Amino acid sequence: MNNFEKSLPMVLNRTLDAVMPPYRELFARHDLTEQQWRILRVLWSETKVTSATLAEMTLIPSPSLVGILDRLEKKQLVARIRSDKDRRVVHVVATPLGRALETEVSPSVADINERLTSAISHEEWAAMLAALEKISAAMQKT
Amino acid sequence: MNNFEKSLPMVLNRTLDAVMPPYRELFARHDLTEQQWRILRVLWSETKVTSATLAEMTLIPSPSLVGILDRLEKKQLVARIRSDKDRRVVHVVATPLGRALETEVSPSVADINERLTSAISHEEWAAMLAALEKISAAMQKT
DNA sequence: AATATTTCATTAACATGTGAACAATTAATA
DNA sequence: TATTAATTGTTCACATGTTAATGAAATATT
Repeated sequence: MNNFEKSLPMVLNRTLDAVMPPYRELFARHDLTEQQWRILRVLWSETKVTSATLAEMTLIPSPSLVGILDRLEKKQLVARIRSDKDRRVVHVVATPLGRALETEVSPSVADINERLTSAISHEEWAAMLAALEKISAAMQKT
Repeated sequence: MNNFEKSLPMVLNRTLDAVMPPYRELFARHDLTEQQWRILRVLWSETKVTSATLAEMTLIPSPSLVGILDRLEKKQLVARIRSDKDRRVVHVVATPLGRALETEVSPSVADINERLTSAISHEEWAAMLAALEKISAAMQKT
């Protein structure tokens, strides 16, 4: 019947639609988009990342990354540094201003994460993650 | 550590990134986008749907729906019909051309769906769906 | 060394997502 | 009935996704 509504893509999108609003409202309060936060989130741990790695870690496609980094640079939150060894490569780093956001935003993000995980048991959570990763792995093999 | 990579939003997006390409390639072969297909998919079963309902069933936000319907109309795949009873309402229907696509695309879509579901057991699948819906439900209550 | 092939970031063209606001229409209320 | 509030589709402004192509630089081949 509603085979469609129960298809994996629809289920995943529906879950994202339910889950993302609280995050987005939080980010908006700090004048950040979801993607901008993802990038900062990586730079808080990594100190120095190439564009390619950043795209991979944030799941942001490189063409999108360009514009997002432009906006983050304009806001003085990150900086692009051309590599000397390989002048094709761009290293991205968080500025002090960008780093300062970590303590402001991360606790509230953790709160939302906590609210999510507490919706189901640890076992259910683990099983769900395992299933999703299993499916991802199965599709990669092409 | 990689708390970030294991957060629900990232896991869901990573799964979508792994799962969607085959669908998109299929749709592209029929000159359709994912969202255009979603709309047709609904119209194949429903015959006559308001824009609001269509947005809800396809998970496409109404501002996006406008443009997508414009393109589908331009391709003669759907038509917009103003309601007489309530002249604010727009009914969307599939044209014969739009209906003809069903038998062309649906079988291949079913193949991909099948490939996905067969990556894990029925029990794992059911548990995964239940967990996701449970999380969605928990977040709706706000 | 000279040419061809890869690689990395970026650009281009198009489609869609996100949040706020709007016009037209209808329903609700004073 | 006149006014107000709610609803429906749409528009706007901006950010991002998708796919293909491009320019510059590094590697591999001949």
